[in-house]
Amino acid sequence: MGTHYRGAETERRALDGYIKLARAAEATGATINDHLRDYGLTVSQFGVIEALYHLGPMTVGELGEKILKSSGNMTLVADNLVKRGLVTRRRRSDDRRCVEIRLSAAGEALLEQIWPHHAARVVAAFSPLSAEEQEQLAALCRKLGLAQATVALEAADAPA
Amino acid sequence: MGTHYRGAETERRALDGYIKLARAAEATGATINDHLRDYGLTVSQFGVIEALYHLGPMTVGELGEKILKSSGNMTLVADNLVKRGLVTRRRRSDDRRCVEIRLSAAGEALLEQIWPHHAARVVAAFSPLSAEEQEQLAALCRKLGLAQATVALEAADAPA
DNA sequence: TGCTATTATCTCGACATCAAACTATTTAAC
DNA sequence: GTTAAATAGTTTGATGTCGAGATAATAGCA
Repeated sequence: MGTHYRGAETERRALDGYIKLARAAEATGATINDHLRDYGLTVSQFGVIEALYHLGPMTVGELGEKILKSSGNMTLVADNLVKRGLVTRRRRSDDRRCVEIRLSAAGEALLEQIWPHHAARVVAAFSPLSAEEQEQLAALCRKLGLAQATVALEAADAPA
Repeated sequence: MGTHYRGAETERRALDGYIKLARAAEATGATINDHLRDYGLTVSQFGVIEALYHLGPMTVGELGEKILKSSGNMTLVADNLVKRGLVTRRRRSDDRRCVEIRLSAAGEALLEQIWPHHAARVVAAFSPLSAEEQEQLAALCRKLGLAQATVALEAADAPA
């Protein structure tokens, strides 16, 4: 077996892993998030109120990191949640650059209404895998996800 | 161990699997697709020309299934690729409802230019996992992704 | 044949998203 | 202490995306 074939095999394996990963994430996301429309929430909006509920008040920037969205976008997501009265904005007194987002009573009530259904959907979406397989998948994804920060891309860059 | 605890454990496992899966997909996608900007392509546009290159001409609907986008959106993606001369549109003579999208010579040349870098990025993104781990991940994702079509959600639906 | 349902695509309006420019505030350097 | 650099958010403009409705073509059936 020559190096050419080995390279092709390496490539096939990574490409196959990537497409399967992307599709699994897409498909499970569709299964899980489909019902949010019934509550008039976007996936981002839900992500925000869920993060606030489980982790407590956060600044706009921290929320952006949690749900992987740009700060500009976070401003709009927060705007829309404030309009619906689900969260409140308050500028921090100790650092007046920061704006703290906090779940309102209405937001808390809404999340408590949605959460059981949401969790049930996640469980249903993952039910095709055994408990052990779910653990394996999580471990592999964790390893892969965390490592992206340190992946070396020099060889993959287009020529300047 | 009571059923309540078992239920909580089941839920924790699924929720953890889901967040890890979503983050791994997001993070690898960022690593891999980052360079498309250099070519003035969106992820969807790249998905289209890659599908056309590797699988041959397709209708708008088929492309939408491949890259998981709505038909309305596919029309715009195709529009923009046509504008750049990377693909051509042609109505099928045997079924005049269908529009066939075909890669132009320029589109083919562009994909051939990008592809090696793209593949190298996928390989780099997956390099934190061993060959065996990559195969495991792909198998688990495949099983999970394919099963979504038949997941039962009755128990998870909100009350009407 | 003609009527109806289905299918494939496009159009349109609403909205999410990003990147870049901008403002306000805080921190660091000198 | 005053000025420069860094940081947090917001604003703006362009674009991608979806969903619902419109249009056109086909298929099924009486």
